[in-house]
Amino acid sequence: MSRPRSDEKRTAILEAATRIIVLQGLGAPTAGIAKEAGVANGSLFTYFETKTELFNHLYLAIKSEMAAAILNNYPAGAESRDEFFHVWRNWMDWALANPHKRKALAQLGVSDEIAAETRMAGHTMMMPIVEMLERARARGAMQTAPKGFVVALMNSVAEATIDFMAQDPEHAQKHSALGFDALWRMLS
Amino acid sequence: MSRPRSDEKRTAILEAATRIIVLQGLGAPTAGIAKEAGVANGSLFTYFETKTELFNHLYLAIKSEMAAAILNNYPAGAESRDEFFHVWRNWMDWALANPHKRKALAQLGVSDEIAAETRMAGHTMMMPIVEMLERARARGAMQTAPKGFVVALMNSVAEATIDFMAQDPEHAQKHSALGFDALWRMLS
Amino acid sequence: MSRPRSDEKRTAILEAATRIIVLQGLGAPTAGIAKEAGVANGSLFTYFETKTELFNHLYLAIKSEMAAAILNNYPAGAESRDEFFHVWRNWMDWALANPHKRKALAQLGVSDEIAAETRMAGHTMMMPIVEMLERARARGAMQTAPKGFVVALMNSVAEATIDFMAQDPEHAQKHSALGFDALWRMLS
Amino acid sequence: MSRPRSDEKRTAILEAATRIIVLQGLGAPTAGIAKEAGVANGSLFTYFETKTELFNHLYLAIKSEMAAAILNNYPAGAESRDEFFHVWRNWMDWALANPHKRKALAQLGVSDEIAAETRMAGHTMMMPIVEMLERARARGAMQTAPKGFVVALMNSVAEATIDFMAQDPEHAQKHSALGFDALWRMLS
DNA sequence: CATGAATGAGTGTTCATTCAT
DNA sequence: AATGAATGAACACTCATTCAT
Repeated sequence: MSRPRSDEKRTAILEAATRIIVLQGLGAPTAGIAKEAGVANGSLFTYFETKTELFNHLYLAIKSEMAAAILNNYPAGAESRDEFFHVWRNWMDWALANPHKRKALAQLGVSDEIAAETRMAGHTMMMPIVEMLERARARGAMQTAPKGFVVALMNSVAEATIDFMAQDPEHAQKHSALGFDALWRMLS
Repeated sequence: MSRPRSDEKRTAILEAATRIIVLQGLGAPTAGIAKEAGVANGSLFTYFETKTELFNHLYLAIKSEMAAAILNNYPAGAESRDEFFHVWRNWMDWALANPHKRKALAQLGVSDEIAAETRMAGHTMMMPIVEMLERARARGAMQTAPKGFVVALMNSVAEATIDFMAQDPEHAQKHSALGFDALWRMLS
Repeated sequence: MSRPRSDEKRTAILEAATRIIVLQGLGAPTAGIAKEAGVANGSLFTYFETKTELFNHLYLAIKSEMAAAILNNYPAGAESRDEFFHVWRNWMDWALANPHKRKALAQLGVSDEIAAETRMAGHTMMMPIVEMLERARARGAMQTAPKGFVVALMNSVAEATIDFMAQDPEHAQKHSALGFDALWRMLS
Repeated sequence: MSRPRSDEKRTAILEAATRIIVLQGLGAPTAGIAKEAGVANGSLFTYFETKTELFNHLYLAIKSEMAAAILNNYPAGAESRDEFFHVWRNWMDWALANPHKRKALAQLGVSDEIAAETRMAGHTMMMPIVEMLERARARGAMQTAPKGFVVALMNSVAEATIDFMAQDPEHAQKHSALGFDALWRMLS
């Protein structure tokens, strides 16, 4: 009956927000995001009721895309280390291929605009990875450590590795392997 | 640049800024910081020309306090692992004793208000620690890795450990040991 | 101007506007009026070109309904006072039975959105009442006063009376009589 | 120590608001009011926290000025009718001399921005007048009517009279007398 | 130097109206 | 004709910074 709400436009807004956040931070005017997305100022608010809601949706969208990429072609049943390395490689690949999304996600993750529930939902998407990590550390030195602590360590090693790969892309593979080995040593 | 009279007021502003940033983020109004510091709104700008300058000074102030704390009573000449653990313990102690400063520092570190030079100066203060790290990894698995990478890993493991200690203070010592061991395993 | 199809919808919009104006004032969004009327946002504008036009139509619609109610069963030829009291009673009855319409009319009457012509048309509908008033004051103390002045006094006494009846409905009849007597004394 | 808040500016804003409200209604932008007052956009908000607060203050300011004017040189102890007429004349004089204030007050009085407490405070200022009215009607036909009703009638007759005086200023005195006589007849 | 009022650019959001479907 | 998405001007209010006192 009427012009249907366009998924294209919604996506355009999310992508524009990603780009703008990288360039200008979370304080960037919504007007700028709308312009970058090629829609009118007010249209942004037919797709997302507030700026905060837009940010929460963007956070989840990127996080779930990332989780899906990480879990792509997951080799269930392989040896623990190989299984883990497959995931690690997917992780690094996605991060390198999507530097904007990664940067935006980092900014969003640090912001207090992101609701607790949104973060929770994001964690849920990473669950399979966390379970894999659980199996990997089951017999090593960290078997008694709290789960959350191991997850935090994995995340921070991954982030550090990615940072370094991104700023020295020529030796990306080498850094990836170094990071993974370091993590594996930590868990062993 | 002539120094304004009262060092007390300068300090009060920096401390107020720390508290306010923790509560309200970097977007907090300067008026609020001034009020918390017990000075007038406009006085803030006789001590720091702009909000950005205030933030850069605060970043450096906290960072150097932290570095000094970490290096306190540095046992030059001790065994590598003990030497390192002393530093690690100082690091964790300072972080637990100064949660506000740590949180503010985290926010500042992520912000794009902090100039490259400020970050560099911050790194400089950490130099002795980095050198110690260099000695520690000299014969281990990471001996060929670029220096910056190892530093990044150390930082991120430390941060993850602190996060976990802070949210579960009862087992702080245990987490500290776990974190240190994990890091040491990484370097070995 | 071709009449849009459905008189029902037109009426629904006018009635919705009445209710919404009472609740939210003239600043109420057209979207809200449309929703209350059960039509789409944009449909409102096929029935009334602008919000202002809607308001002008609503003003006239209520005013003419009121005038018709007041003149209902007009007892032509009766004694002056009885004739007048019949009108007065109709007036009060309508106002009490239609508090929303009265409130909306009050708001509209005060607004500068209502065009001079609309007001004039409204006055025209009250003409028979005014003529009756003219006969009633023909021999009293107000016989030399300008017509408009007497009309204004009648209106304001009526409004005051209605206000009071509405906020104290138990003694409505008493207030009605008091108001009428007061008005009659004024005219005598 | 610092530039003191200026009563002149506060007054300028209130007067500007009066003028702008008459011309453009209550929907007028605060920016316009500030400009008319010769102050910056934001300065308006150092004197009045919100637009609504400005309107409430303006309402009270005008109302109390009006009450003071009405009670000016109040001839305590005079004959009831003379006493009342003195008040009535003051009322009419003030209204004619301050048409803008009267119009603005009318708009404000009708608006739902004006808080109940503000209205109450306004009524308080009119108290002495109401008491005088009470004495005036003590032995007349309206002696049994509720106080509020009589007050409402007085107000509405006064308003109607003023309206008519304003739109036909040449015969202002005549209308004033007619209105007063009508009111007096009502009370007798 | 201290104070806090003054400034005015900047921002998220609303909403009457238009228009594609 | 009906729908509701699209548009963009408008607006109250904030806030870093300046400046009169």
